[in-house]
Amino acid sequence: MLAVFRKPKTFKLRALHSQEKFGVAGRSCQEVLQKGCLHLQLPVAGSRLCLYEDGTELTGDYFWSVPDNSELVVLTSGQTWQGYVSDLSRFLSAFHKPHAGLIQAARQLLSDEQAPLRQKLLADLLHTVSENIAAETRDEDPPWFEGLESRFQSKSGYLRYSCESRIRSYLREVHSYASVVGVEARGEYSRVADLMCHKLRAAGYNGSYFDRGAKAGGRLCTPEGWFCCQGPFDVDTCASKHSINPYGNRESRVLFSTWNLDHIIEKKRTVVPALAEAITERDGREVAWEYFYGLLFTLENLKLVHIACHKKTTHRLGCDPRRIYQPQTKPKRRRPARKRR
DNA sequence: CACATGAACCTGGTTAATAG
DNA sequence: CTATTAACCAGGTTCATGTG
Repeated sequence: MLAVFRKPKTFKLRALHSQEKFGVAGRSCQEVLQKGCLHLQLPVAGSRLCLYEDGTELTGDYFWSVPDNSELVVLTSGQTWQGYVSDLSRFLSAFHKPHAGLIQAARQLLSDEQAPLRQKLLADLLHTVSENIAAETRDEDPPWFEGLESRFQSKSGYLRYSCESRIRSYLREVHSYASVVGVEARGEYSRVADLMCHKLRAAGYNGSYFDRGAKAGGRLCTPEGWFCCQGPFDVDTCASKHSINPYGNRESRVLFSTWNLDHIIEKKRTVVPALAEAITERDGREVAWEYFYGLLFTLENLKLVHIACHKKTTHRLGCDPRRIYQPQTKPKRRRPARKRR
């Protein structure tokens, strides 16, 4: 059907970055563009129309297939629009270097906001903006330390301590399992536990995992203190892209304590019993305790995960049977050969 | 101060008892 | 017989307190 016989199509137009909309009807792209430019006092030459929604350009054949009352943006030559993406990136750029006025405005908006979604977005935003990530000492950021003992004077120091503390509790669990090991093997079990204790102590209880000041290989975060969820134990990545910076503010610090170091091969259900069994059944062989050490206390078997990515179901994973004992060397020699892969 | 310890807490899965 | 419920256990963490 010829365009002239059709009912005109209606649109809502606006200029780039303008909130003001006005209605325009027309039977062709050209017509709508001309009316729009007239209204906005823009040159028709070089200008075009695109959908506000996703930025696709409105061309002749596309004209009739878009729904009535679609929102359009008028672009002059050189201007671009990618739809919501453009809105978002403009929004984000405002926070590149947030200034007081912007924060004040957000507070104002939040104070009389009723809709829960908008309330949450604004609150999250203010929360994010309130972070003082760069500050490190108690003097620089007293609120961060609220509720912590006075002996903690630096953020890195405290987080290092909290990591050490978590890992020490793993060690304690290993020690206390001695009581369920058969009496014949108990002595050897405790000896192995002590070996682990020594090694762990030398490693500073792996407190560096949470310490942003630690050197690159030793920490789980960026030098700024950002931690990313490593995803459920049986998945390679975190689909939700969870991340947190406990160095930012007090709330983040508290929230970070709900993140877990999850043993991929479970400590209590699997690793510790396997260690006990290996010792009980050693039958002259030497238990490769460092393998178990790796499983219990190091990133070899630990994932840092957001609580939502912490699956508490049984993992159904076992230790590698080939790595439980030191490789057999010539039976005569006492000294074990270096571990092979 | 560094570390050990145990209680308390949270969440979620498993299982056994109980109600319908 | 199935559906709930409750108890228990495992995954974790923090906190207060004690000890060398």
